[in-house]
Amino acid sequence: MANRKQSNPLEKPPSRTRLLNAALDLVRARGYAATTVDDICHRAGVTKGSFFHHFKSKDDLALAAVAHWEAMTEDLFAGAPYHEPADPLDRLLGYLDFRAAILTGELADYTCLLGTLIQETYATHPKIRAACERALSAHIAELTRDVEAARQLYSPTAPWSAESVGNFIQAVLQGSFILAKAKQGPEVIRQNLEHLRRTLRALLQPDSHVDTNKTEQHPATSHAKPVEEPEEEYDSRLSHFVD
Amino acid sequence: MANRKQSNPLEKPPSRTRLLNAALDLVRARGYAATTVDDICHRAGVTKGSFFHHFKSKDDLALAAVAHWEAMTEDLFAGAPYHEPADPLDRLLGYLDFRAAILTGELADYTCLLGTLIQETYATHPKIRAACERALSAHIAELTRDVEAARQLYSPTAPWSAESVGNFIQAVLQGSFILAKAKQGPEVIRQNLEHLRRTLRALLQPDSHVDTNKTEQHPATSHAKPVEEPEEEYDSRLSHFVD
DNA sequence: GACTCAATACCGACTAGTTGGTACCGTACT
DNA sequence: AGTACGGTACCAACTAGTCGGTATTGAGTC
Repeated sequence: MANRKQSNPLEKPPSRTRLLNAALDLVRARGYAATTVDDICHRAGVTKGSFFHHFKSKDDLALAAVAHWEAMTEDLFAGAPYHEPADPLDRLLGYLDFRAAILTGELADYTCLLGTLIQETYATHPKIRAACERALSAHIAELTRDVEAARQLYSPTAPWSAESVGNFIQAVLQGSFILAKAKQGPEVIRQNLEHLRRTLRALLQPDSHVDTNKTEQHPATSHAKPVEEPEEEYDSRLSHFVD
Repeated sequence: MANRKQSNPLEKPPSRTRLLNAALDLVRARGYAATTVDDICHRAGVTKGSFFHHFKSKDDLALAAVAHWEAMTEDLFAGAPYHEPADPLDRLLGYLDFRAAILTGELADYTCLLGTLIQETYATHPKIRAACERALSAHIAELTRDVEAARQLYSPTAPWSAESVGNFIQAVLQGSFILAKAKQGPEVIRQNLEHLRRTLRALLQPDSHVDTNKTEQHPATSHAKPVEEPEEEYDSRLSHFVD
C-alpha cells in the first residue's frame, strides 16, 4: 500500500523492491531458513530498520516475495512470444521452447522460487505454503487452458484431463530444477523439456481417424528439434520487470 | 565404524541409528536448515553428548543420513516385486506401480530426502550436494538399465537415450513431490505416475513394423489402470530397514 | 514562498532467545 | 585400565525483532 514511487528510469528502485529482489536471489540460492534478514538487508543495501519498516516479519517478507514473484513471472510469460500461434499445440510446444530459452546465467537465476519455498515450508509455514500453491496453480491453470484447447482439437476422447497434463508439465519442470541443482547445470532440464515435447505430441497425436490439417506443422514422429534459442534475449534474473 | 550392535529384534536400535532416523524424518518435514541438532536429539531420545560422539558436526550427520537413506532405499527397491517380469517394460511399469504403492502415511514419510536436501544445499554445502547427487544418480542408473533393455527390445532406433529417460522419470517423481507438498496430498503424484506410464508406453511402443508378442500384456492404447495397491504392504517410513 | 504538521521512509545500536559446538564427567563393557 | 557410549552444563556466535531517532516528502495555511 501507500504511494509507490513511479518508475523514474534514472533512479534506483525503492528499498522495498530492492529487498524483495534480494530475497528472491538469496532464497533461490540458499533456501529460506538459511537466508537471514541481515543477508537480505546487506544485499539490498539497506538496514534492518528499513526492512522492518516495510515488512513486519521475515515470514511477511516471504509472502510479499511470493506475490512479487508471481507478478514478475506473470508479466514474463504474458509477454512471451509463444502465444502467437493459432494452434494450441503449437503454443504449448512454444511454451517449452520458451522455458528452454530462459535457462541462462546461474542456477539460482532460472530456478523457481515457489518450488524451493514449498519444500522448506509446507509443513511449518501454512501461509507461505498456501501462497506458493496459489501462485503455482495460477500458472498451471494458464497452461491448462492451452492443453484443453489442444485436447478438444486433437484428442477429445483422451482418457486424461487437461489439468492433469498441466500438473505433469509443471512437475517435470520442478523436478528438472532439482536434478539440475544436483548436477550443477541446466542440461538435464533441456533434455527433459525435449521428452516433454515428445510426450505432448504423443498425447495430442491426431486420433488415427480424426483428420487434421496440422500434420505438416508438427510431424508427429520425427525428431524435431526445438527452435534455436534466442540466447541473449531473456534476462534470467527477470530484473527488467522490477520497475 | 566400530562394532555396530547386531540386530537383536527385542531391543531398540542404537543411538546412532536413532539419530539418523530422527534426522530423516525431521529434514524431510522441515528442511535441513530449519532442523536443529537439539530437535534431532530430542526426537531420537538422546542428548547432545551422544550426538557429537557419533557425528563431528551437523553437516557430518547430513552426509551420514544420505548414506543411511541410500542404504535403506536400495534395500527397499531391491526387495520390491517389480523385478520379476522378464519383460523390461513390464519391470518399468511395475516400478511405477511400486512408487504409487508406497504413497501411504504423511507427506514427509514418502517424499525424498535427497530432493529436499539438494534444494537447500546445492549452492552452499558442496559435500552434501555431491553425496545427494551420487545417491540419486545411482538410483537413476539402476532404472536406466531396464530402460535400456526395453529400448533395445522395442525401440532400438529411438532418438533418445535410456539415461535421459531415467532422468525424466526421476524428475517427474521429484517434481510431483513438490506439487504434492503444495497441494498437501499425494493424488497429484498418482496422476503423474499414470502419465509417466503413458509416456513410457508411447516411447517404447513397438515400432510399427517390429513384431512382438507383448501386445496383450500392455495394450498400448487402452486406459489400463495400474495394479491395485497392496495398501498396508509397505511401511512408508521404511523403518523395517533400520538395522 | 515560508512555515507548520504529519506521515512515510530509513537508520543502526540493542536485546532476548537460539544455535552449533565444547568440556568434562559417569558408567559399562571387555 | 582402557575404550565406547552417553549425559550435563556451558559458551560464543548468531538470530529475528525492537526502539528511539533522523531525513524527506507533500499538503495545508497564511
